[in-house]
Amino acid sequence: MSHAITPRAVNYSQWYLDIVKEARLADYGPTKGSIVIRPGGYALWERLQATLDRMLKEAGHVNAYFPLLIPSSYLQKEAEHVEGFAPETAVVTHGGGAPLEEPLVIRPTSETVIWSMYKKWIQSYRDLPILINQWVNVVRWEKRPRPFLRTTEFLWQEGHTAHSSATEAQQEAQRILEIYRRFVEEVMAIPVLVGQKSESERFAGAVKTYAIEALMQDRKALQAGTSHFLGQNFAKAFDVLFQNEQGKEEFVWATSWGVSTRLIGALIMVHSDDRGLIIPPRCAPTEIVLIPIYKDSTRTQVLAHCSQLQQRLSKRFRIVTDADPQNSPGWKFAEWELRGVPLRIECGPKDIENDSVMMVRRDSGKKESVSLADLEATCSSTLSEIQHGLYQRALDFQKNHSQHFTDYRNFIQFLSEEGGLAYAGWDGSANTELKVKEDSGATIRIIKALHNSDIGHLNCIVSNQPAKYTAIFAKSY
RNA sequence: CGGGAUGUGGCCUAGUGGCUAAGGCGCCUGCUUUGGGAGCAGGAGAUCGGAGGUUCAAAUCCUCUCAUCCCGACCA
Repeated sequence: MSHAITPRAVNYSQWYLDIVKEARLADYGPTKGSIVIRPGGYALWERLQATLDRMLKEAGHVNAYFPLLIPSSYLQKEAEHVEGFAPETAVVTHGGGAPLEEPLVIRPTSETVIWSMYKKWIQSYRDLPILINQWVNVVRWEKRPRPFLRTTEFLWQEGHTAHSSATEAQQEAQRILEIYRRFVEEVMAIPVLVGQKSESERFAGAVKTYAIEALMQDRKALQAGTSHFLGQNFAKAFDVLFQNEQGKEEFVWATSWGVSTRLIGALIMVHSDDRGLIIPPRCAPTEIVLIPIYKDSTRTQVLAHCSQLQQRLSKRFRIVTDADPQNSPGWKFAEWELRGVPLRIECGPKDIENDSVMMVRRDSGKKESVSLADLEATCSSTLSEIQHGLYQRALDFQKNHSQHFTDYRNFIQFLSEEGGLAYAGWDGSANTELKVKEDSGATIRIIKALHNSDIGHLNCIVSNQPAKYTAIFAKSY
């Protein structure tokens, strides 16, 4: 993993879109801001979905479904929530050919419908906790959409939990954050920053917002997942009370959290190179592509041999054989590299003669002959090397583009010219945050509690007052 | 909603006042090929985003309009 990442045009802000198009994961949809996810892209999403769903279930969550259409009055009930979401909602005004008495909002997120139901479901502390998740689409009418990163309609999972104490809800929000971190780092091979959001970046209606944040190859940051401690805000808005063990009535404590198809965008932008996508083995719908190589005279023999190989390997790996006679081997090599399949096996007459196959890694392009006797073991260890190698490569990139700053001028220059993650002390005020944004275009992605050795020593990069946090600034999507 | 740019077969592009709008990719037919995006031959496909104007003559100049993209504000 020694070679540097040199995408065709890291400075060209659209480079990843070209890769998406070329790799045939998505098309632009008929409505502005919408995309059509092609089968290849959807298979990737299904794989991510299946893995994360399993992790959430292991942590005790269950799946349910709530309505797409929300009475607009519901959205109004939580003051900050409506302020945050009203400008970006799509509203249904007619039904069955007649104007509706009350317009319906297409869910931008489901706190309001879900808490209207929780009111009916919760009476006693014995009803708690409720740990519910749903996999659905939502609509947010953003001013500036970008494929995968900010589409008008997107797919996500949203978790909504109800608890009998603040502590428990707090812990839940952090437990989910840890699940997201593990999922994104271990399955998607994307290293992330973990921490809290500043007030200005907080979810509308939350008390605290936690997030995982990743660095893309163009040195912009991307919020990859959020987990919110909602306090009693929604319980108060929807009047959801429970009787505690002492028989006293109390508002319910809440969390909500989600990750979306934006993760596909993150994966593309973190791992792709000039040849196209690179999908980490653990989330690749196809881990291995088998390409038979033959002439007319050897066709039958090679295809029969490959069909045996396919059968043998499919017992342990997600593998497809591309025996399409329309395309030449060279074409197939390029095509499957574009699609990011991590491992390619080529098999022709020479290999059959030697009881071996050629194995080519997508990450390094390294090609080697592997004997049939060791095939499974080699595939398995190589896939695992690729998985870890991709993570390590992305982590190195992140480290190489992270810097600590105490001098404001250098700090602004780094953010506006070089790009990357800038660590600095922050006094916690919205004004200083705004000042940085005006001077550099960067925002606070994550704040962290001060390290013991920094307390009393670290000053705010802007105001030079004693810092309250270490903040990580970056330009972001 | 501000600032900038671009609209030419399905995709990418050439043509910046003058003959029948050119090329590449892709597509169709046939032959030949298959270890890094094959070759040859033939073929289909464009009222040059739209409307109006200037001119003997407009893809090209002017006016209006529409659409898309980029940079901001908004944001999972």
